[in-house]
Amino acid sequence: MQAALRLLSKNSFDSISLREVTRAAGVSPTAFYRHFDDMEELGLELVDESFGSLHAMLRAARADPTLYANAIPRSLEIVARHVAEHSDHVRFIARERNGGIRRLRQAIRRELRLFADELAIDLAGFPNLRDWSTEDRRMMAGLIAETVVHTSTELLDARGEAADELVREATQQLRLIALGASLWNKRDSRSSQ
Amino acid sequence: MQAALRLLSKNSFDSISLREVTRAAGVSPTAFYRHFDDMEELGLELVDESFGSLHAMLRAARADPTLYANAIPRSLEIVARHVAEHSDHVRFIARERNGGIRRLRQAIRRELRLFADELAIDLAGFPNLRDWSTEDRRMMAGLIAETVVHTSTELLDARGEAADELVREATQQLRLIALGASLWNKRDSRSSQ
DNA sequence: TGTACATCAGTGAACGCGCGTTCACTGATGTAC
DNA sequence: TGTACATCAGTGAACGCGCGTTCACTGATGTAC
Repeated sequence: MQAALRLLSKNSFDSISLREVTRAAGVSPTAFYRHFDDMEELGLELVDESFGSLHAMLRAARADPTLYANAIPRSLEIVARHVAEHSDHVRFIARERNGGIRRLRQAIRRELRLFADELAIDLAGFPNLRDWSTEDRRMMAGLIAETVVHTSTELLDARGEAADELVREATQQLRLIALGASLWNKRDSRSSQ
Repeated sequence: MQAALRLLSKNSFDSISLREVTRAAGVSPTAFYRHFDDMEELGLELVDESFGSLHAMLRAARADPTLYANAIPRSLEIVARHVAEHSDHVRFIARERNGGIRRLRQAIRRELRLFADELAIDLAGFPNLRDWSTEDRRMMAGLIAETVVHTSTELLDARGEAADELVREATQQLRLIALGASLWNKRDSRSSQ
């Protein structure tokens, strides 16, 4: 039944109809009410499902202790594979994050904040970030998370060489950030740019 | 007539109806066809209008040569004011950038790419970025642009202290990037993270 | 200055259609004793 | 093992409604001579 998010590859959630969903599921419109009170509830369950696949990906990635070496390109490779394998989930998150349904937007943003917070904890594992303030690590994690999410949404519409180019650019961007991090606690208090 | 994008503060473009628009404009449904072939054309004109206000803001900002000093906080201040004054435009861009209508999505992404390219040119004005490759400047401009756009979309739903906090975080993020930039051409060829 | 005509924004009635939701129902599967 | 009942997913008919689009129209404003 949930697999009716195939429809969402073409249209935003608040433009698809209950009857479209049941038609795609091969079921009568009335059967919908056996499973959900209304469309909004369907949407919230899709949020859960979408972040479920994301967290499964992250759990698998974190289980590999060798990821610390060459972390940037290897993490992006994992992300790119996730986007390819779960493009429906990624598209749904990207679209409804700024979509027209307030509760969906809130639910997605909350999950994305949790994602960034987990990343902030991971960052503490890197030697030169260990003695940063929690706030600074969160700030950096937010920047990285947003860069990864943005790259993911662009990957949805890219194929082949264009996709490789997006991953290459994101690699450079994350390296630029990492380079800044190496100076962060050594900088003087005034910033010139 | 265009002012009927007030509707878009609550719903995404592909969920509002032609009749809603004409009702909001205080005009009969048939009068719509005097101005647009269909809703998609209305959408494309809204893209033009939205980026028009963005470019007006940028033109004004660039006319001030003192912006080079303290560029980060002062630019973000200008952006925050733009978001407050043109929230409808910003919301429309943020929402439809990943929205359900392909041609709108493409039009918005093209404009955002132009925005990043202009920023890349501006970056060439900073002494330590002058001898970078064009590609590297574009990469950095993309990262900055995305950070600014993301901050803008979050600002749409934030008020008062929460908004200030978003701007503070973005300031730190842009400083982190600037710090990385100061090392970019001096780094060794292998990256450890 | 007058007259004739063109252009233009807007109108109301009408069309066929897909919508969300309700209702009383069916028939298969699970559970209690 | 049988029997009686509850639960459950799903059904088709029906409702009133808002939708996009067409049509022939109106009346105000602009333009040519």
